[in-house]
Amino acid sequence: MQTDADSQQVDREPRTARGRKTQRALLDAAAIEFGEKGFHEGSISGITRRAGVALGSFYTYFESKDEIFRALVRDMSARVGERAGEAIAHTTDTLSGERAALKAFLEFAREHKEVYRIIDEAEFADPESYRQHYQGTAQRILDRLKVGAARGEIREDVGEAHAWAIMGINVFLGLRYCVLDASSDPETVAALANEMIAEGIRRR
Amino acid sequence: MQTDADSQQVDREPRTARGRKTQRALLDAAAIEFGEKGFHEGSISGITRRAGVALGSFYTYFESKDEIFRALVRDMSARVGERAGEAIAHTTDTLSGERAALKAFLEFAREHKEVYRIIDEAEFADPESYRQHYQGTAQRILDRLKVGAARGEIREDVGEAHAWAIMGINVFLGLRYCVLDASSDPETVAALANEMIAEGIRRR
DNA sequence: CTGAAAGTTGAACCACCTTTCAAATTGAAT
DNA sequence: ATTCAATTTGAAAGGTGGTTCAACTTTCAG
Repeated sequence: MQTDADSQQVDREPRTARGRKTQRALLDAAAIEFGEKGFHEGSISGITRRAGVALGSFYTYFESKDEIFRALVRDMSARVGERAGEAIAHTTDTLSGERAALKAFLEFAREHKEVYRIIDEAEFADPESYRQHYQGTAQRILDRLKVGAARGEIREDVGEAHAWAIMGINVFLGLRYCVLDASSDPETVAALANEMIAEGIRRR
Repeated sequence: MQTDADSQQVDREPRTARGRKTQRALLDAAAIEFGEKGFHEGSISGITRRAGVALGSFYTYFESKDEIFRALVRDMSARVGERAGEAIAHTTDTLSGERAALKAFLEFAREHKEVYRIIDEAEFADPESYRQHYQGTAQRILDRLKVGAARGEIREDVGEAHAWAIMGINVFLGLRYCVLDASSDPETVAALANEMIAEGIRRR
């Protein structure tokens, strides 16, 4: 939905390299502005100031404040997913894959603390992308767990709830050890979480 | 911090039953308004309209929009904590306690979907309360796990990360099964999560 | 070199909302 | 019945910031 055909189509795609550069500068500036201040406190003028362009130029490339935010949420969501995917590609068994994915996610969160604020703010500013981000992430985890179950590495009864639980662990460990306090090592945190996911916390 | 002594102390506490009733109506209305629209989209006039009082009356009891929101966050955080605490009081072993706590939390989330939006929005509107909510919750979980470890029910090496992981599981299962889609039974979800927390997902 | 398209500019417009305030009302104590 | 502090009221002040727009500059194909 939301094609150019709606709301008086105005093509805002840049036609020249110069235009593309300005659009990219606006997107990067928006990531910082919204990451620092949140969607509502962040302002278009703040974005254009950071990008080093005039206020009016914003509307050459984006229809509204909402539109650039939506673009940002989808961009961040995709980048997180890609990072995790790449990390998993270098692994063989399912549990190592999940450990690598968590480590990659923690490293990404540390480099880009904005990602938390942007995704979280999407709950209000872009609910559809918010839902899609988590639903998509959980689905990818579940698919991997199912493969692991077929291989005999993972219990056979894994389901959606396990995937959401693992996602919850990842997000909260990122919040605790990368955003609220970044003094721990992603590798160590990921290993500890992975061991818990594999074995549980009951004494044997 | 933020005592009446700061910013020209104006005592806004109600003196009569009539005043207390109006203040309570405003708080309840604010929970609904902010829960539906979020902090920034929600408006004072929306709150007073829901509460059935005039716009000006708001400032008889609250200094600002921020103040009523902070009051709301702390109230919600306390209520969630109490519910979980009560549920745990009726249990004996640690793992059953955590299961009961999760079930109680899921039930609360289902009754008060606003709780998610209000706590989440606090990340931007009241960061200090946000930090305190999660840090406090994790600490209570950790204390219980430590007791369990001393009793020999839980592995001896439990630490803060395990507590944050369990909290992440609880929050995300609540998001998935109580907020995004409320068709599942809290008891069942809690039992499944608890089994995973206890035993892990590796095939044995 | 020239003209037109693409891009840039920032002041001004405008809608929305928080906050203030002076006047009116209420209700309990005297 | 009278008094007065507490409470209520809603219009309007005041600010903020998203969005528009008409003039100006840059780029580049012909």
